[in-house]
Amino acid sequence: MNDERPEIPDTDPSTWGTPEGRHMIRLLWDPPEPAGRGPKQKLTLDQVIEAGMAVAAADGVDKLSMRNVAAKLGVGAMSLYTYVPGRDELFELMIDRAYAVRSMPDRMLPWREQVEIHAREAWDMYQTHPWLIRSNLWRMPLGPHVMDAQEDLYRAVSLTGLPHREVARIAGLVESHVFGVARSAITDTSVSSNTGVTADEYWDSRSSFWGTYYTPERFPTMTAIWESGAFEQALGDEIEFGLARLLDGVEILIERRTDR
Amino acid sequence: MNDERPEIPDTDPSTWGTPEGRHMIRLLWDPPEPAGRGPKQKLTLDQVIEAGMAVAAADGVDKLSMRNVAAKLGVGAMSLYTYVPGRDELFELMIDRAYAVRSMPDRMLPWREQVEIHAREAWDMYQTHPWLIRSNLWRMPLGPHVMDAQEDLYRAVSLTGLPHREVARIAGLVESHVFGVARSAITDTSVSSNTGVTADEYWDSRSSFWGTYYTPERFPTMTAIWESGAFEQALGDEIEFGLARLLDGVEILIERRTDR
DNA sequence: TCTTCTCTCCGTACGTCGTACTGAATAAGT
DNA sequence: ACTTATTCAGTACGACGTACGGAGAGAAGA
Repeated sequence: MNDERPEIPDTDPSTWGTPEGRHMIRLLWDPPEPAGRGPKQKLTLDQVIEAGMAVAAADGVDKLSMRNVAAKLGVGAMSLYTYVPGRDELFELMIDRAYAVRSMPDRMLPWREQVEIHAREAWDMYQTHPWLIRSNLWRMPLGPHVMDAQEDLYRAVSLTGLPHREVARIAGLVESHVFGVARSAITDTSVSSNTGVTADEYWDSRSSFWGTYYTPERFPTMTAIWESGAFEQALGDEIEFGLARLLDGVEILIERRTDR
Repeated sequence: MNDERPEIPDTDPSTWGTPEGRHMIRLLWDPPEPAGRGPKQKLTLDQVIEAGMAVAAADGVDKLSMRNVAAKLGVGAMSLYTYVPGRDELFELMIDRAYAVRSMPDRMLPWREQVEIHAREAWDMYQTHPWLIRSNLWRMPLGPHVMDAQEDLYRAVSLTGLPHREVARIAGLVESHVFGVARSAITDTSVSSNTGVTADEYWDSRSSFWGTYYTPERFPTMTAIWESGAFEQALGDEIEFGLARLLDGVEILIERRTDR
């Protein structure tokens, strides 16, 4: 997560940026004003967002099309554009919505526990909304819930007293870890929405590999790990091991600093 | 990275799996047989893969369409299907190709150095081929170069002497870290291929956010980090800090084990 | 040599997608 | 009652992956 802030002219903030950008920011932060003139809206923005999440949950994120979402709502596809600027923007709104249910750790706890709670909270979120992983989102939306979660993670990490640069890196480290574990867990569980192929079917289809090209001589370590059953998922502690190693490393860093 | 192996009947391996799966595995592992009967091919599989990589490098992975790749080669779109089963499969071949240039660390080095070299090698690869990050690939292809790199990382990590389950987790931890840092670095550098918007343009368009909804009171830690300049990229040591913390944590684990 | 069979190349076409444009219906402000 | 802003949605355009089928090339069998 990398947040840059551009140079800004010192005028009225409500004219900064582009109209589209302003529109999107408003959608994320302000409830949509109910409109004065024309006919009443058949739906609310929330309904559209929730329908989008329902489609993504049911059929996978590749099936998240304007037509599908509209169909789920019993509306024409183009009608959605009065609620939302476009597909990508709808997706941003869905993401911020997914972050909304996250609870923040008690600020009185030691930093390490707070970070752990944050990580578990993120892990739960990825379990609940696997489409967060499937999406190749390349930038977090600037929505209130996403930003609050970010801030809270940074806050927890900075309780270490480490310099800002290292706080930022450690926060990123934690997030990458959770994301990575979630990605591999979800990959094994779910279905490729592109093709409708389950994980099992994928491995079945390529099973010729194991007989013809995979040899224990070429891949001795992977073979040993495989045969030990260590590739199988553990139950519930997926992120814990890596998180523990990672935060142990941070604690060492703190000790080294204070020794000086 | 999670590798499952399905149950396999004890017969001729060349009949395992599906025809499509076998085709793909052969494309990855064996040079394509030059075909007996019909007209000579105008291209080679390698040319197709390289054209795909060229398109992805030039215009981004979203522009990687069969039509675009074919155009780059001066061929009809459908002709590609004699070389490659489809778009997804072409992409798998491109990935294995990207891994091909990676060099393996000296096996005589201590495990930690080997893992570090592996991580830097991956980092370099992501820098060279940013489309590896942009793609929301959900499973690594079973190609020789990808598999060799995997095996070598597992091998290096198992020099720690830790149990297999932990070796697997630590390897995943390292990969997630490099992937995460690469993702955020590439996001800041490059262009959203969907929209053709650069990172700068993105921040400009949304700059109204900073004036209207972002307040230092709500986001004190992010503000402090921002003002210290810590969000700016360092030069060259992007992955080093996190990697050091992470491997410090692993070393502690090893010490604890041997103390017993 | 002539036929047959297989393989390459690729034009056409179908169903999907995001969304620009347009126009009809609607309701508030005047 | 008239004006004006807004919603809803049909149609259409240009992208996409790729199924299908046909034309032509060249090796194998007669």
